[in-house]
Amino acid sequence: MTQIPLARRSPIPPESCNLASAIEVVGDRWTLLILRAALYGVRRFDDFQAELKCPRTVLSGRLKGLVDAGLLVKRPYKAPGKRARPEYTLSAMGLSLRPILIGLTQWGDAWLASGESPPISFTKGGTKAAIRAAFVDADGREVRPDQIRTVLRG
Amino acid sequence: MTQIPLARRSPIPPESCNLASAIEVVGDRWTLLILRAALYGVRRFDDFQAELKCPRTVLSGRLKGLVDAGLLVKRPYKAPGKRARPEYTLSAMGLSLRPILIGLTQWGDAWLASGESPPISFTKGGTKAAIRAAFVDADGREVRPDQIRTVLRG
DNA sequence: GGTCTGGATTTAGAAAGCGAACCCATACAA
DNA sequence: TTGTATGGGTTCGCTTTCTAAATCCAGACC
Repeated sequence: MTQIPLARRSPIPPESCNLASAIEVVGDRWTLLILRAALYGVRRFDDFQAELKCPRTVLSGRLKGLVDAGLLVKRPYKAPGKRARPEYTLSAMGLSLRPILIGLTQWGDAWLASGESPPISFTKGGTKAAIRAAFVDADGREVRPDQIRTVLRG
Repeated sequence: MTQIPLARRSPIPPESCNLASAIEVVGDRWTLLILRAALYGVRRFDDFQAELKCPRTVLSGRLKGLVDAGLLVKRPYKAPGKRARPEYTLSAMGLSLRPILIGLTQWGDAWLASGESPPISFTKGGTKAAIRAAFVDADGREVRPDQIRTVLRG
């Protein structure tokens, strides 16, 4: 296992780090659980609430925050014979978190699973070939984790 | 953009979902910021504190939690002429989160950056070729996001 | 023996989380 | 037109967690 060299501080101060900024936006239990549900197709307030079993105050606050941050889009929908209501769907910004959450799912499968095989897996469309989160170069060829180098600007 | 089909509930209840379990473990602002620092090489209590500017109570609680969860290993180190103190290094379980946090970094670069070019980037060892988070099949060849299919067990 | 230093815990006030109850607008039924 | 059901919230108290500052503690060094 590659040991990370000791550092007293990170090379980028958190205030100007896009990872730290991303953590400010999505680094929250309920926020992540909302995004998980949204990626599975949940869109409506009461459906989120039934799924998450969280206080409605928290849910409405988090949904508002995600809309403000640009991850969710709030717009009315109209079921026939019903009145118009808002629904929350993922924007392109929100959808682009999918690889990360799938990666986290597979991390959980690897380290947290309780014995059984994973309840959900991912394949390439049409085939049964399993896929996994990884890094690729410009040509789409895998780069193994120990080959990754970090480069600072300037 | 591929619209996700409407669902009233997620296909896997959160209680038995490894993604939800993973969120319970790492879905916390301070926890994620600690892991970020650890991946940059920070190991010691006071260094984490200087980096994160978080209350020491919170830091010691989170470090304990991460050790209990198996992401960090606590062991003594001894600087010459100093007494032995604990340091916190990433276990294999913690290290394997690196691709996910790199992915989140790049998501932040894409969506949250304030104009400038990213302060940190990632390349394949030895070369200057940029890399990115993606999905690959068993042979290490990229699978595009729209080709990803989810498969439920059973 | 006194002091410094890294790694914490204690304490008390502020913020956030929580569950239950309530509110409100619309559709549809009586 | 009064009533009821329903989805999408807000209001209200209470409890937990967070936060900041102070304190504690053990070993190295003078």
